[in-house]
Amino acid sequence: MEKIVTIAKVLSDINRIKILGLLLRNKELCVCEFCDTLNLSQPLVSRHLKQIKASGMINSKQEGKWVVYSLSNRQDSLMKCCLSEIKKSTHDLPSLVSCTR
Amino acid sequence: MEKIVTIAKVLSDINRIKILGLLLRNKELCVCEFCDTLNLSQPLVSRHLKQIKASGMINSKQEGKWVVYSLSNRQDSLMKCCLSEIKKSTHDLPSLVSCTR
DNA sequence: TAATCATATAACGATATTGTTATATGAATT
DNA sequence: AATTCATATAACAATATCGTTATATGATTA
Repeated sequence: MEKIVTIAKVLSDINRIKILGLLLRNKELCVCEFCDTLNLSQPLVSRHLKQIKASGMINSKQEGKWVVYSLSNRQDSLMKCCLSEIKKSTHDLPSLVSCTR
Repeated sequence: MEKIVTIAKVLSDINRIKILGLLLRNKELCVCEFCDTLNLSQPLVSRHLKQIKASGMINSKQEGKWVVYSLSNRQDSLMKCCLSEIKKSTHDLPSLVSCTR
């Protein structure tokens, strides 16, 4: 049951949902792309990403100056279901503001 | 996206998960049965039930002195998925302490 | 190596949530 | 009608979370 709580806590914030929604549309994104696209401050995005990552839903890798985030590839059934639900609403998201990466 | 946040907030507390788990095992339960089975105070259970009900996941009806709660019958895909996930863990729950209803 | 760029962390106030204790409400029972 | 039983609400302290501002880290560039 704790696993459900963990996933639910991640999904209980609209900005984290938006971040996951962006990752469903664009496989790989760096921090500044989340900031610019969603109009959120950099420290806020960094913390949200850290929280999502702690749940195992996303990965990150260093790429030069940038840190690139992507959805985790090992997804259990609950995560799959939640992501497919988020996917239904990705049209609500602003179009990507990409960086010079 | 707000709907996902609403459901996620309900599922972000372990006691609410347990309440939903009990309702998956036993179709109808009154407040005192949640209290006695889960060892939670009556006001706490009342408030959790109110929060869950506000999300549309459960119903309630008066039955004499008791208020009986049950899972909502119109369940969307996200709710179905979450409930089936909770169902997987119902074996963790204590066995029902039923009242004299 | 100094400056710059991208990201992470720390510290803070504001707000939300949890669990408790005390009390109110409302139905059944005596 | 008074009491009892089941539930709901109010008020409170403790804790958690969100978003901000300031600063630190770490990689690249000049």
